[in-house]
Amino acid sequence: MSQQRHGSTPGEAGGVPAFPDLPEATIARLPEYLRALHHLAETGAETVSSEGLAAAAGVNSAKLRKDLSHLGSYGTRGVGYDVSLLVAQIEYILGLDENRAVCLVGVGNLGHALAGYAGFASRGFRVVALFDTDPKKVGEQINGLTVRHLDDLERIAAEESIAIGVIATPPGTAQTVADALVAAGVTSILNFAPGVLSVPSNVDVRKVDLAIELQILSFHEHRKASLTALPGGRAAAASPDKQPEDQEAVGS
Amino acid sequence: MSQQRHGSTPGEAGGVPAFPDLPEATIARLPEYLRALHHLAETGAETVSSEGLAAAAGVNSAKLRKDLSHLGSYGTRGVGYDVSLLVAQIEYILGLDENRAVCLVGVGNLGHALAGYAGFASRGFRVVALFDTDPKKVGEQINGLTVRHLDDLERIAAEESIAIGVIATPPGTAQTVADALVAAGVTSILNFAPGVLSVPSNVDVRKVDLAIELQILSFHEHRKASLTALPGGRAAAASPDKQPEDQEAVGS
DNA sequence: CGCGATTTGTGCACGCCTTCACAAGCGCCT
DNA sequence: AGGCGCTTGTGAAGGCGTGCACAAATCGCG
Ligand SMILES: NC(=O)c1ccc[n+]([C@@H]2O[C@H](COP(=O)([O-])OP(=O)(O)OC[C@H]3O[C@@H](n4cnc5c(N)ncnc54)[C@H](O)[C@@H]3O)[C@@H](O)[C@H]2O)c1
Ligand SMILES: NC(=O)c1ccc[n+]([C@@H]2O[C@H](COP(=O)([O-])OP(=O)(O)OC[C@H]3O[C@@H](n4cnc5c(N)ncnc54)[C@H](O)[C@@H]3O)[C@@H](O)[C@H]2O)c1
Repeated sequence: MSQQRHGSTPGEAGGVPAFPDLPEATIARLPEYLRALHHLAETGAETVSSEGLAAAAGVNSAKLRKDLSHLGSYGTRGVGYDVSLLVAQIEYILGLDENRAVCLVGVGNLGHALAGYAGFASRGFRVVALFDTDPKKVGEQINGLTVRHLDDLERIAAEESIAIGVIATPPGTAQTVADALVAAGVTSILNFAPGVLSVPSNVDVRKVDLAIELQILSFHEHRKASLTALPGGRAAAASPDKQPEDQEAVGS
Repeated sequence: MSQQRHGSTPGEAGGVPAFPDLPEATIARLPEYLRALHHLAETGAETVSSEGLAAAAGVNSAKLRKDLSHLGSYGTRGVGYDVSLLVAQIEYILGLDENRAVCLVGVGNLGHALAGYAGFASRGFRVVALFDTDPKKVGEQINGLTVRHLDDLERIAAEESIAIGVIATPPGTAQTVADALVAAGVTSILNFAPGVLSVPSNVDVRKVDLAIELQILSFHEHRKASLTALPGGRAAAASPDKQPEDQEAVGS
């Protein structure tokens, strides 16, 4: 059942008992819960019901309760969840209390925007290095960081204990960059370049492909159009919602 | 909402009357297949086996065959799939042959990068309008397009038959922008601002949240770290592989 | 001190998705 | 013409995730 016996809050690393074996689908939703909780905290709320939090996160309340129960959650029946406690719990599970160092490779159009993005810092990450291979880019100052040459990756990654790398280079060089990241000891990669990366099984890759998102939307447009052309005036019904998420990663 | 009526698909002989009812999971993978196919076509390949295409797209070959079978695919046993035919089929299904018009709202850091992204055009979309509310931004020329004020959205959306909108504004204004898009007749939204959007049930929303991706990676880092702290050198085993993918969308 | 209102945690059933395994179909070679 | 090897398409099984419905737990109040 519930092992609430775990009176210790996050912050301690030595004797982490058994790491909870969360379903991937749950993991993908935790960040959304966290964002909603932070928002609630700002409004002064001290507790939230599963119903309230679910609404704020755009999910079903039963699903939310099950998700939270998986991480041996602290909730009080008849009352709800303690906001700040839950925030701490989720941040601990996600490892955000480590304020992980992130590096960004490819300071072009997109990389520039990412380098200046405040959402990194506010959500538990530190961008500690920028890399590029273009001599015109190397040396440039962006948002307080100097663009380094990719050749320095290995050294700097070690110095700064970088575990996460973001790839924002053209598709053709993405695999090369990924190899370099892996060689430098990076074990998590977020890839913005279209295409499939091949990495060792202990490295996790997540991919963001704008065109894929648009194409999925396009499909639904196509579908909607072909339905409109049909008989029944199938219009908007009272469908609750649906705001899924997921992806998966490699592992070994 | 009135789009030209399209008769039938590019390579269809017998007639594909009803719109195929594809599983969401399949739809999410079709764009990846398409990208892989385009790549193969460039290398001169005329046919591909499910095994080959699956490898190029980073999925299981059985899954790929089932996916393609859902859209009544044309493959030849003992030979494989005809590349160009399959490209045409998937593009038709995804509605890419309509070269859909897309508008972008919020020409800031991220919006600027998106506005200049060549990947839109090359994958079946036309960015036809940019919007912002900042007087300093309105009127600016970006990549051949003039930034318009959001107030012009409704008129321009109608003129250009814009069905897809991209939101790249600060989180606080995302809902307002979404409402404006919906009012202008946009029925598909790609949202880069963190948070949950509320839209009518006939509007599809897909969300891209960088911080969520990083947090998921962070979780796996955390997990990997806690495993490393365990018993013997249980390093890499003979785990085949695993390629992710997925997300979902609203519908109705 | 007990009762009712409230909300969590979860057993269970259902449906979707993945994966295996194999028969059917196709081209080629002899 | 016939056989052989290759590849597709799919039936069936298993796993995962979702959502319902409800018992258990807790609080506030009389
Ligand atoms: N711009 C966008 O809005 C956008 C959106 C989605 C995806 N993408 C993808 O993101 C990637 C980057 O897009 P972009 O528009 O910024 O391209 P870009 O050409 O503007 O920038 C690419 C940068 O990567 C650098 N680079 C090239 N090879 C490198 C290497 N081996 N090591 C390190 N750096 C290297 C280049 O010098 C350049 O600065 C592309 O794969 C693109 O498809 C871009
Ligand atoms: N910059 C990034 O790399 C990045 C990455 C991921 C997500 N995001 C998200 O994307 C969004 C935009 O980020 P950004 O860095 O470009 O911010 P930004 O502040 O640079 O740009 C926001 C732009 O939106 C405009 N705007 C504000 N209110 C508007 C409205 N009501 N209608 C139209 N335009 C409006 C502003 O004038 C500004 O030009 C944010 O929600 C951010 O969280 C950004």
